[in-house]
Formats: sequence, structure tokens, C-alpha cells
Amino acid sequence: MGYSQAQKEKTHKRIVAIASKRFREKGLAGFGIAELMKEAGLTVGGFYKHFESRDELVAEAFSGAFGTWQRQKEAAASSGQPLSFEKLIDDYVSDAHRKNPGTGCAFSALAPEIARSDKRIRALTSEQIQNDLELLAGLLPGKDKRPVRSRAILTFSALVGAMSLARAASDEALSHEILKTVADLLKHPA
Amino acid sequence: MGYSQAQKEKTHKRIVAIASKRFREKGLAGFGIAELMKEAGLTVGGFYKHFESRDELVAEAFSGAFGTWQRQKEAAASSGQPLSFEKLIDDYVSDAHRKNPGTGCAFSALAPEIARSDKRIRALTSEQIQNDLELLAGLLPGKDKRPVRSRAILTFSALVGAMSLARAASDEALSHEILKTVADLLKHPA
DNA sequence: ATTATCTATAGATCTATAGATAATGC
DNA sequence: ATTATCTATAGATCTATAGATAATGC
Repeated sequence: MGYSQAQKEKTHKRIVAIASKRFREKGLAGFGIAELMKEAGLTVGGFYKHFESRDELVAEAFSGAFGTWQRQKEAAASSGQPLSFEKLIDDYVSDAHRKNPGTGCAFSALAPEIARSDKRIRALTSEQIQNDLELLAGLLPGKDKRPVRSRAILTFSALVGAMSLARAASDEALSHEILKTVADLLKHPA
Repeated sequence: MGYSQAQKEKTHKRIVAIASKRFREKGLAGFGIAELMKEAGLTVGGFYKHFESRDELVAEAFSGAFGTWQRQKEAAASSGQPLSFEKLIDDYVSDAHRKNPGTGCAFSALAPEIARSDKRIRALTSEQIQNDLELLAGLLPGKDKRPVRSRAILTFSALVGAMSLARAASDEALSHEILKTVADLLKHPA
């Protein structure tokens, strides 16, 4: 019981990381605090020394769920192979992403639930959307005449919508068709 | 208490219609059976003479939530002003639609929750996506060289994604920018 | 002495069922 | 007689809190 403060901080981050993954997999109300704490190797009671309420956890977990593109870009840059627009698209529509919402884009996993959340979470969301749009705009190739901001918005919307639809459909062929088609048209605009 | 069978059928449809709206507004777990029955002017106990289980209601409610484009197209046709691609886009990205998920597109309101639902509901979803893609393909203008099926998929994905993001963001200017931009680019491809 | 975590539980849900009541419909 | 709906409640959650326990850290 009750070890060091350093240990507590690690424990706190572990709880948030697990929650961030499980929220994307099962939804914001998809599991209880007892289940979450058990997965972290703890028990219910300790939870409220880490978070004022369950909603507090939801807000913190979004920090972990957001920014997957930013992290992908940084990882690519430090590996000497900077992230390209094509690679970002291909990874987004990949089967790995479709089958693993827990480690993927928070928007395709949770957008409607975010829309029903309180202002605080939706404000974090606005910021994150802006960040993602700027990152996307920076990667867009120059050949297309339309402003990069507009194309970034279309790209982001189409990716989120395609993944949302692909995951909702039970028909695998349809899922693949949606993802592949959207990737192709975004990479090769008319 | 206990009136005619004709009355029961009406009651049944009323419960499903209310649920269909509330699911899109509050999510599949956003309210309890007691609350739903109260809104229908009834009490909890009667529910299970109408539905085997809560999941049964969810499945039935999707029939009511799906097919908004089909109904819009039929209404337009019978009013002598057939539905155009532009009108469909403009209505989808309208503020009325953004603010009223309960009467709007089931995908932008519920896609991630459908993805977590059982095979039966996801099979209904596959069918509905196919119907919507065919309807969209039939409305697409011919000027663009790319196959209509592909353009229908991009259009559908971009609309669902744009509305999902616009509703999730707290920043009204950003919401409007996303919806307007996607509508413009879909109506006027490069 | 303080505190990180544990056990136990109160109080508020929510789904589903049992049995009563008051209409319909043969 | 049948049945559409009602009242009441069992049983299973789930969030949050109270109080105990066993470490840390001054």
C-alpha cells in the first residue's frame, strides 16, 4: 500500500493511458472505474485520490488520445524519414488502424460522444482540430491550385468519415472499398 | 389500461420513433427505459410486452433513423422539385442539421457506437450505406471524369466526417468553416 | 505524521420480471 | 378469456465516500 510520490505519478499516468485506450475502444461510458483500476493492478478506492471525478479522468484521457499525427510526425522526423502526405493517408486508412481504435484517431473513435460532452472537452477538441489541420496543411503537395487550408479540411473530414463508416459496416469488402477509394481520391484529386 | 390492438401498434411505433430520435441525440446508452416510456406517456412495465429486450429496441430504432436521404428524395420528387446533389449537400451541412442530430443522419450521430454494436445492427448498417451510396451516385453531376461510385464514397465520407468534427468542436467559427469548406469543395471539385 | 492504496459500503442508477388492473374482443 | 398497461421490486450495475492499513519521508 501507499508507496512513494514518484510511484504515484507513474500510477496516475498508467491509469490515464489505459483509460485513453479503453475510451477509444469501448466509448466514454464503456467501462467502470473498478474495471479500469483492476486493469492497472489497483482497486476502486484509490481512484478518487488521483481524480476528483470520473469526468476529470475523461478530460485527462483526451490529452493521451489526441495528437497521434503529431507524435507520428515527430517519430518520422527523428528517424530521418520525414512524414509524407501519402504515408499519413495510407496509415490512416490501414487495416491496422481500422482494427485498433484504441491506439488510433480519437475523432473516428469518439466524435459523437465528444459532441455530447461538456464545453471543456469540446474546447480541447477545437484546439486539437486546429493543430491537426495545420499539420495536414503543411504536408499537402503544391500541385493542386486550391488553398491548402481548404484541402486540409476536406482531407481530414473525408478520413474521419471514411473510418467511421468502415468500422460501422459489417461487410468487410465495403469497408475496404470505402477506405481505399477515399485514400486514392485524396492522394490524386481530379 | 390495456386498450385495443390497433392502439398497441400505434404505441409501439411511437416508442420506436421517440427512441430513434433520442438515440441520435444522446447516444445508444443515453437514457433509460423508464425515461423513454415516460416520454411516450407510459410506464416501465409495459415496455417488455413491446420488445424482448433493450437491444431489440435499438435494432428497431435504426430503421427509423436510417434512410433520411431516401425520405428527402421522395418528398422532393412528390413536390415536383426533384432532389439535386447541391440541395442534398446544402441541407446536410446546414446549421439546422448540425443543431438537430435527433432528426438527422444516423452516421454522424452514432457511427462509433454502431461500430461497437452487434453483427445484426452492423449488417443493417452495411445495407444502409450501400443504399445511400447508390442514391448519391444517382445525383452526381456528370462533368467530373472520375467514376460516380468513387465520388459518391468520397462525398459520403466527407459529409459524415465534416458533421462529426463540426459537432465535436466548441468553436462555432471552426464548425462553420469545416462545413462550408467541405460543401464548396464537394460541389466544385478541382 | 503523512499519504498511497485497500476493503467495504451507501446511494443512485438501470434492466427485467411478477403480479394486479381494466380494457378489448370472442 | 385475453391482453395492454400499471405498480412494485429484485438483482445487477456504477460512482463516490468512509475508514483501515502499510508504506514513505521529515
